[in-house]
Amino acid sequence: MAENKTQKKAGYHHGDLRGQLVSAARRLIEEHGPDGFTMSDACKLAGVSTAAPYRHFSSKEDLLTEVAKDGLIRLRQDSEARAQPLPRGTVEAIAAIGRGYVDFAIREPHIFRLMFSTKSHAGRIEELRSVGRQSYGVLLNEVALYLGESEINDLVNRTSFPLWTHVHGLSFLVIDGKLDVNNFPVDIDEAILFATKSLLPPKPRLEKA
Amino acid sequence: MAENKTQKKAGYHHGDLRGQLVSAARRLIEEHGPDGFTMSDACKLAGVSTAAPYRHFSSKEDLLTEVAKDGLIRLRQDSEARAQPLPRGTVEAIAAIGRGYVDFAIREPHIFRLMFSTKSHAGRIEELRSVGRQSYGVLLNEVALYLGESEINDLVNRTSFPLWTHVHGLSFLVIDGKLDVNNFPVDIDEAILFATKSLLPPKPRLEKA
DNA sequence: TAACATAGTTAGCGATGCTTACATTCGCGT
DNA sequence: ACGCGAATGTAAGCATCGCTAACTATGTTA
Repeated sequence: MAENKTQKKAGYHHGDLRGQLVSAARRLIEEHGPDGFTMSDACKLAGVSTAAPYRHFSSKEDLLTEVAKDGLIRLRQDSEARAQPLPRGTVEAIAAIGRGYVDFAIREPHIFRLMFSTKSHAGRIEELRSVGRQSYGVLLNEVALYLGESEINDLVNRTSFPLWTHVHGLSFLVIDGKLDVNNFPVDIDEAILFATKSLLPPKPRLEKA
Repeated sequence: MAENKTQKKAGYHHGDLRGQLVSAARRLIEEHGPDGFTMSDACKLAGVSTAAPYRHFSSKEDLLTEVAKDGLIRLRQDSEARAQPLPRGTVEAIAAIGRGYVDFAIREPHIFRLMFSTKSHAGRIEELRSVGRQSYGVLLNEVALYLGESEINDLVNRTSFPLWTHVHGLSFLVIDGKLDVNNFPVDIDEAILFATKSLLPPKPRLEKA
């Protein structure tokens, strides 16, 4: 059982209860789904009483939003890590970002749904949107490189969007069990690569050196 | 306010309580989300006591599954109706099916999510899957026509899948508000048509007359 | 070291909402 | 006409949880 970061586990004062609650919630949500998740479970896992969280979060929703935000940030880090080792601005790098997206969904399906859900986030949707845009930005940058564009312009946006749409849909189909091995022996890598190639325009000669 | 089909509204015996509960649930879920939906609300809407549903459904989940099933059937009818007036086996017909898919999601986002969710359906997932396959079949048939294939073979499957994936993802992005007009002035028709064209292979000369 | 802010505890309120045991009423076949 | 079974009503059980009020313990600062 891997102990968590910033574990002080001292006595009364916890050290980083806020952070621990987020990661406790993360684990529990993955295990029982966002509905099966209860505050007291999170408290039990963090080793505090049921009232303690309310020093750090105004409500259960507030905590859930934090978990979602955390997920979006990790998704971005994932995506970056995937693209980095590959030759930049290539189909492969773009496909790798997509693969990272789907893998995240597979690894943490409940969190993934939570991240893109609008409900359970009260008045903080705009905040989430902003973090989400940063994750999307990883793809935008890579596509810009592919297209040889020096900034995120309209062409980059229009090119990236169907790619996002595709992996987003693929993610949901996978985690919702629509791709059972019998009827859909889908090779995810192949699916992503095919769609990426099909949806990208031919790589232009570099004119703006 | 359109009265529902099979409305008898007689006295004690209801006529078609089962059907009415499904459509009541449908309306309520669309209004308050699947979580905000309660049995007693459905009962109130159908004009019966809270115990009455249990003569027709074994549980709340059971009713929800029925609503989902109903949705999948209606989705299929929708898709068929969209493709029918258009020249068969064309890009346009295929795109129209996709558009129907997204429109359904927009029209009934909560039901749409419920239809593809795995939870809330207890032991009836296989049943739902089967109904879902029928909806997907509409696309498969159209793609088969496009490809000039006389049956649903592997090529048809492989060609159809990314199309489904794309509109599925698009649907979720739309209903989850990721395409706000400011940052994503996405023309849905255009998006679908572009993806459909990109993901379909060139139309083959018809050899099997 | 006194005083104050911060973090956590204990106890419990209050509301919700599914489900069931049992009574009741109606439609239909005989 | 009548009786049986299906359909609905009544009433309540009961478990779950989110959240709060009031209290206690620790850390920090002057």
